Amino acid sequence: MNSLSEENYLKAIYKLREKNNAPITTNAIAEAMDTKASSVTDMLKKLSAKDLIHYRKYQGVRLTSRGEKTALMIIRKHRLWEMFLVKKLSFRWDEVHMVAEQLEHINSDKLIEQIDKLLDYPKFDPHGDPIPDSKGRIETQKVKLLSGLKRKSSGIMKGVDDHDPSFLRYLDKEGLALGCRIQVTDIIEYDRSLKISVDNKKELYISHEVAKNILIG
Amino acid sequence: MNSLSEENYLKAIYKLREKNNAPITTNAIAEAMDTKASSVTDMLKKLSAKDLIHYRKYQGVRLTSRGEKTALMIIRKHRLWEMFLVKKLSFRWDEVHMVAEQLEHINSDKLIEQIDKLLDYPKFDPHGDPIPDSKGRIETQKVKLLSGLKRKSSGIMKGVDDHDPSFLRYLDKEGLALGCRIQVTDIIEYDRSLKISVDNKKELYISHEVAKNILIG
DNA sequence: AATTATTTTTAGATATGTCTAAAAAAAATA
DNA sequence: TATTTTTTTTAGACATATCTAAAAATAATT
Ligand SMILES: [Mn+2]
Ligand SMILES: [Mn+2]
Ligand SMILES: [Mn+2]
Ligand SMILES: [Mn+2]
Repeated sequence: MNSLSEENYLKAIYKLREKNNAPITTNAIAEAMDTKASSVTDMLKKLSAKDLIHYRKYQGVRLTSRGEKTALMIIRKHRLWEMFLVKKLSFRWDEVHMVAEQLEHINSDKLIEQIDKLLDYPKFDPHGDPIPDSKGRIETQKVKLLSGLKRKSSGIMKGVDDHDPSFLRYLDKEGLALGCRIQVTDIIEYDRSLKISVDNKKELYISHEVAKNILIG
Repeated sequence: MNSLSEENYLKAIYKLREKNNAPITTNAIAEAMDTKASSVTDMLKKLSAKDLIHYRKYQGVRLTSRGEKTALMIIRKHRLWEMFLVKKLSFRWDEVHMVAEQLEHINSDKLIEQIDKLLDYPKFDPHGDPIPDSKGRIETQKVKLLSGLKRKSSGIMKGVDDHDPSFLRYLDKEGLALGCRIQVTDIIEYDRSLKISVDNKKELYISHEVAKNILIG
């Protein structure tokens, strides 16, 4: 078995890879994990010895297939727990991440399979992120950033890129939730802020920064 | 916050006290935790410094009210999770303990209150043990050991003292479950084994050892 | 290509939780 | 009460995971 710390490193490496598709550097991991580069180096040696990553000094790192499988199982648990908290325990989408960070390390195959079943095998979590199935397979949805849409174009809100609770609560306040139909009514050139209509009902102004973190599909 | 190890010690101390109602010795804790006396001494100093136990060298130990409250909250979480696993995720009563040992350390007030609510505030866990409420209050049921019952006397099976999976599966196989009406039909003097009737339907022979671990109320 | 700056690794320290072996205290026995 | 046995604590070691500071390797600039 892998320690909590090892699991968190694997997850961080997986997510860095997902974002950049470039070799993953010690410093990038250190920043993602909020720790020091020297600590990362120590852990990389450990993960390498366990054949969870490919690691050559100074050359960056990537997951082995064993490492990737392990990372995917942790992410599966994280996202299923988030879904469980929202669907079964009335958590809001801005409250679930912190608790899921703990629950993702619980080790029981039967537990996670039963949670999956109870939720009727959801494909996406409360933030629109895909949930790997029990084999580690992911169903990706093709999405664009709202900030990249042209005037008059529209789509369905499918996810968010920033998971910060304050961002999510802001979206709640403005009535922006997954599944909403969003149309770009106007683009203000000066600061690239947007005027949008939500579900063809209300109109709303949002900043470019906000639009950059909303996924439309 | 307390570490996982600290939480497990507090729980062990609480349970030793529950059994014996005597001062709790270093060796007793070591045996309960499957560790060495020297490790226990180290931890007792730590818990004492945190004002979770009263500890004087060589004099044994007891929980402070803070320590007891903490222990009760861990036990509350353990038993609620066991109940959740049985009632919502189709676990058998012999499978839940190991998983609950992990889940009891998840730290989220909202999570445990919502689990409690989802289960409609159960008073007893799948093994008949009382579940402390959110204030730490316990509703005890007065029970006797089945091994202590006289011939012809009867009662309802309310709990088990041994939580070993193999014991629980044995009870399943014999059709002995919480809520069954059990009547002592005969007592074999030679080995104190019992002939019992279950729900006035089937007759069954059980050893004294088994009877000692069944609670009747 | 040589120098400088940045990144990464190593060396050595600290904190937690564990262990074995030895010392100290308490309990049991003679 | 003195001696022996048992229990408990201390001393010192080890593994994990972290840190700071220094050294080494790589990358960027002149
Ligand atoms: Mn999350
Ligand atoms: Mn999520
Ligand atoms: Mn249990
Ligand atoms: Mn139980």
